[in-house]
Amino acid sequence: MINYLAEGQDIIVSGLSDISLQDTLDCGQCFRFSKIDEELFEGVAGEHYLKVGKQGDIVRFYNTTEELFCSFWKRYFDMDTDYLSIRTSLSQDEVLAKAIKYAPGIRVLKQDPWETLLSFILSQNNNVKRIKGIVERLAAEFGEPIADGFYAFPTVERMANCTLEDLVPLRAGFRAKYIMDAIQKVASGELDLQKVAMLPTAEAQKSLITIKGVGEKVADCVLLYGFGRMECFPKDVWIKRAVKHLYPQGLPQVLLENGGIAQQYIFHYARTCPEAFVMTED
DNA sequence: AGCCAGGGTCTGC
DNA sequence: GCAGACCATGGC
Repeated sequence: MINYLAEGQDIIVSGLSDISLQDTLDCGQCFRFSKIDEELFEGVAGEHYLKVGKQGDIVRFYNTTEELFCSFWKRYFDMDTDYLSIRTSLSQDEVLAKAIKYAPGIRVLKQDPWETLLSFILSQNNNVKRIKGIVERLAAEFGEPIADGFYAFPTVERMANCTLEDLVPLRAGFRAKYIMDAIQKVASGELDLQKVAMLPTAEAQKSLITIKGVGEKVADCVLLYGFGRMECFPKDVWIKRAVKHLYPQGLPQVLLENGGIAQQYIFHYARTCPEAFVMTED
């Protein structure tokens, strides 16, 4: 259970000692936070700017009201989920036990569906650094300024009448036309994200895939990070490599129960600790 | 310089 | 169902 209290302009939270801001905010699930210092980050989620730091056992949300903390950041950082019990369960699997030991402090953020949709459309055949650049230009171009040099993620309404030409400055490449299709489908109501949120996961995935440039992997990322569907297990190149070598027989059942979190541990482990995987063959 | 990046689509079998 | 070409761009 977490506890929080106001201290000056800040909200400080205890009971989150197992979170790592580094491993959570810089692991490719969100693209708008940047590191200021060790366990000190700033960035934007949705329409809110945040500076956040971990100091010993407490996490400090700088210049944040209790109201905003409770209504937004608490959920964003998934503070009501018991990660200890999830880690305990996943650690039954030997490989996961190692991945968890390597980076126990990862959390799966609960982000905005629209922001997640556009962000992961931009992620295809792309790298994290460049995705960040494109998303940042998207926000600066179309989003409302919310702090010095920071912009809210643009709403659907704000982007509804933008053209392919307007997207050129983003330098998104061939993905720009996919962004356009997402805008068109969501703005017109052809795809209603509110309704997607209420669909069973398989049907929600099907409806997301109707957008051009959205395949199974991007849809799973949107479902996991944007719709909180913890059973989704996005399979990108890193995961495919890792799974092939670590689980040649297929993924064990104990992983699939918390597939999204398991996937995040494996992804981070494979990407930042490649020597952890002895990839001897092919 | 050339390879790769949190892929998807289209074509051809 | 699966393999391969292709898609734009920039970081390394």
